[in-house]
Amino acid sequence: MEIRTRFAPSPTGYMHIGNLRTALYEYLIAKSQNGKFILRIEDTDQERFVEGATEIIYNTLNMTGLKHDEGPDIGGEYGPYIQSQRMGMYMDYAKELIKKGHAYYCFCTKERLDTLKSSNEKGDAFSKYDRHCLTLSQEEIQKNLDAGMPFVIRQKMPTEGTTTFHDVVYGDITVENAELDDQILMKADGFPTYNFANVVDDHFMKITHVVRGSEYLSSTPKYNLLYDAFDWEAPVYVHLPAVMRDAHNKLSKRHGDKSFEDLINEGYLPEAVVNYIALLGWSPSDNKEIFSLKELEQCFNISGLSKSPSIFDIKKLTWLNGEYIKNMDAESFYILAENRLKNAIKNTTLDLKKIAVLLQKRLETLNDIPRLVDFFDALPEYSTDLYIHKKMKTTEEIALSSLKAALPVLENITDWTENNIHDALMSLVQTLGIKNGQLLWPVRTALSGEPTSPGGAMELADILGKEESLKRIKIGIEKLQNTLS
RNA sequence: GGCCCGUUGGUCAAGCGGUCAAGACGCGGCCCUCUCACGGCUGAAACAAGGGUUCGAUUCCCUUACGGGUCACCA
Repeated sequence: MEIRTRFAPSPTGYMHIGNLRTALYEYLIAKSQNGKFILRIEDTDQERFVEGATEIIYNTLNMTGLKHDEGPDIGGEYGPYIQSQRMGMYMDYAKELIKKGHAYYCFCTKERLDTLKSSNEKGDAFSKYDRHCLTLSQEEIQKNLDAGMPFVIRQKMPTEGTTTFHDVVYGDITVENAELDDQILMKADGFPTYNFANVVDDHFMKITHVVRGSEYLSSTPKYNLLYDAFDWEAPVYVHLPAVMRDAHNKLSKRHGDKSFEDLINEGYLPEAVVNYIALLGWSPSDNKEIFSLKELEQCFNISGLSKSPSIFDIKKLTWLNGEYIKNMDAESFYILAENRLKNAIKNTTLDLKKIAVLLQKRLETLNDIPRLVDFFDALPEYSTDLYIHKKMKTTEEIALSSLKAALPVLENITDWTENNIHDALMSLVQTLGIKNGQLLWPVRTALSGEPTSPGGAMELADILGKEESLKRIKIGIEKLQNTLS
C-alpha cells in the first residue's frame, strides 16, 4: 500500500519551526517509502485569516525542498485541498453517525454548559458533558429542529471498557472510555470542529499515516472511536514530541522565538535549518550529522524518532550553518554572499570574489559579513595599542621600524600580486633578521586597523591594492610616531 | 485535580540485561599559524530517587519526585 502523509497547517502568516519539523517528518516518512506527501490548508478559522499566509506556506515548502505531491496549488485526485472548500460534506457524515447511534443532537445552550462546568470546577471532579440531550425523544428532537433551535452534534462515547490505540513512537496507549467527553462534531454554525473535519478529510484523502504533535495524543482515542463508528480503517499514528525553547516552554512565535523566515533573514541557509531540525527529535542509525534532504529521504526511519521533547539550540544550528557555508564551492558561496558584500563595501574597485574566498571559512551566518569586511571600505580609527602583541613579539617601537622598512620594499613592487608581496615581505624578514610576526603583524594591523581580520598582511595588501596599502601603512607610521614622540 | 506521556553530560543524542556509558554542539587546553577563522589532538562534563526481578540493571516492573500535554461550539 502506498504511504500517504499530509501537512495540514493553518495559514497564520509565518512558518513555525515546530510545524516545519512536523512537515519535514511527514515528508520523510512518505518519501523514505516512495509515498506521497499532501498539503492541506486548514483555514476554517475565518477570523484568523491572514493575507498572504498561504503564500508563505508555499514559499517555505519550496525553499526547503519539501515538495508536495498534491495540494491546493497543484491539485490532485482527492481535492479540494483547502478545508473551507470542503464544507458541504461534513454534516452528511455527522448525520450518518447519528443514524448509526454514535452521535446525537444537543440543544444545550452555552449558558447551561457554563453552569455545568462551574459547578464542577472546584475540585477533582472531571467536567464532562452530562448527556442532558442524549435522552431526548425523536419527537422532541424533531420539534426543536422544526423550531429552528440551534444545535450541535456530539459524539456518543461508550461508557464502559477501554480504548487502546497504537502509536508508532509512544507504543500502545489505553484509556478508560468513561474518561472521554462527548465531544462536539458539528458546531452550531454548521461548521465541523477540527476533530471531526480531520477524521473525515484524512479518510477521504486516503491518508495512511497521521503525523502530528503529541498534544493530540490524548484526543486520539476519540478519533479512533470515530473511525470505528464509520467503520473506516484508522491510520497509523505518529505523534511527535514538542520542540521547546527551554525546559518548560514550547517554541513560540509569540514569545519571540524565531520563525523559519526569521532564520533565513538572519543569514541561515534553508538546507542547514532543515538538517538541524531533522536532528531535533530524530537520530540516524549511524553518527552522521550532515544530511542533504535527499540523503534524509534515503536513511530516514521512524524508529529513530524520540519520545521526549527537545530544546532548540541556536548554537548548534549556527555551527551547522557554518559547516554548510564552508562546504560549498566558491562560486555558489559568492552568489550567496554577493548582495551582502555589495551592501557592505561601497568601494567598487575591490575584488569581491577574493574577499569572499577569505570569508567563506570564517562565517557562521551570512549576516556575519558586514562586520567582517567593514575595514576594507574605510580604515577605522584605531589605537596604536593594537601594534603591541605579546605572542608576535611586537611593541610599538618594533612596529614602527617594521612599517618603515616595509614601505620602500612594497613601493618597489611593480606587479602587485599576492605572490610578489609574499616574496618581498619574506625576504625583508630575512634581511632584518626578525621573526615573521614582527613584520607581518604590524603590516596586517596597519592595513586593517582591526585587532582581527579575515586574512593576513599579504592577502589584505593584495586585495586593497598598492596605492591604498601604502597609504594605510603611512597612516600607521604616522600614528606610531605620534604615540612614541 | 483526573487522565495520558516523558526523564542519559549545559544542549542534541547513541544505548534496547553484562559497554572504561558512543558521537556532536558548546566550554577549557595544546598544536598549526602573520591576527582571526579553518584544520588536527586533547580535557572536564550524564543514566532523577528509592524499591524490586535477575548471577548481573542505564536497559524490565513498581513507587516517588520533577517536567510536559490534555480536559473548548480553537486548531
